Amino acid sequence: MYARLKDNLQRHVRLTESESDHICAKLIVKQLRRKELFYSEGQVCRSVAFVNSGCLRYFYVKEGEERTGQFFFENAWYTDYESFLTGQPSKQNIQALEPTELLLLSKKDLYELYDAIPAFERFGRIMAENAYLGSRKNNMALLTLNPEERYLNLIAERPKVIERIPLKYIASYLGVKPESLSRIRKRLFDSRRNS
Amino acid sequence: MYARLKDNLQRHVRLTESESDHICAKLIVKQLRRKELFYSEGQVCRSVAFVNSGCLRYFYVKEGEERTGQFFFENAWYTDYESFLTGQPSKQNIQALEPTELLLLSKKDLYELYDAIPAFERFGRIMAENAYLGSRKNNMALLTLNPEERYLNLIAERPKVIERIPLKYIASYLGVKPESLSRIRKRLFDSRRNS
DNA sequence: CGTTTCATTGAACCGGATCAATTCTAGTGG
DNA sequence: CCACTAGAATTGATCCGGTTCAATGAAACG
Repeated sequence: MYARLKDNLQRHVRLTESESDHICAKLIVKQLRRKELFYSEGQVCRSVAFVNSGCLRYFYVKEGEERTGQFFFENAWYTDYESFLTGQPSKQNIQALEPTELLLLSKKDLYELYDAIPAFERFGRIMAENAYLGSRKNNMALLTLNPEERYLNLIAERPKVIERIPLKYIASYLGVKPESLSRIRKRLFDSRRNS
Repeated sequence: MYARLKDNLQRHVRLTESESDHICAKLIVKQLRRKELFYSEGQVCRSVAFVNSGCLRYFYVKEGEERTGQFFFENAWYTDYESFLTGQPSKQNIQALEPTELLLLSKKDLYELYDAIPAFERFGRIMAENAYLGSRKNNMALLTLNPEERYLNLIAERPKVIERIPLKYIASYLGVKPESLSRIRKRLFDSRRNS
């Protein structure tokens, strides 16, 4: 049940068997159906989630349009840091794109574990640093690459996204319309054929 | 000398006087002239920097063009997390935009302090979380707002940037050309006059 | 199967980019 | 301290890639 998560912890910090059991004892399992929302805009995010299987995406809604912020596959951690840390209502919607199993850790339990297990606080730091790295990469891509380059970049860096995620979500993640991404694909495919 | 930094630490975690002295004992002061580079692309970032006074920006160079990633004013912490954490050469250039005084903490000292002072590791976690929040905000702005809205957003959220930073750097931060930002400004100003 | 959602394609449009010419301004040296 | 000058900001004309609106074709799910 918790093998994936324990493995994930051990990859970053050293925990004794009893410590990692202590952590797992606090987890709550949550199953999501395809397209089901984990929570939505306006709610407060009060837990961190480990994706045990399946796939999540979070998105913002602006003028009726969805803009995807990120995708999370099995073994990834997700939380809406902004809402989680500030206690403010979330601006995000978070949705399962496949049948998904989450392991949840409440804010209260998380902070108690930080106090009780210094190596787990270190894990928290490393997770935040990694989240930052990912966000920066995105940012750099949005700032320095054009849509076609961002798509090629995504193929190279995260093939899973290309394989498992419908085009329209990828488009909204790259910051273009589905029509445009479709044309970008066509251009790339046509130029491959000619060369 | 270290009053600003000590104050900055105490705002996030509780440290004894001896602990914060211990931290400050490791700091190295570095002065930068206007426009001077702290370090540039290709070098490895081996320290974290506290901006004691002045202002930094970091930027990427792509096809001869600069894209600004972020600005840092007094009381802010800066590091190139990517290079710092991975040991890989940096993709960023970091430059003082005003005469600037930095307090540097080496990677080795930082990690020793993390081991020695649990509250300081917590500080490290909180810094990484805040860095992530900032980066996410940027990301959301790039993804959901058009250039004019991003500019208005910047005025509302970070007036210091508008006041202290030349337009061309703001433009490259917002992801538009200086000419376009100039026109956006004009549009905004003209419509204020008419109303 | 059949229906709904998703992806593709076409045509017209628009906002930001580009190229180029002034104007303005801040940092420089005399 | 002021005048000078290089860099910064503004403005104009044209261009182009992505958007929009609309229609058709292809899948996926019940």
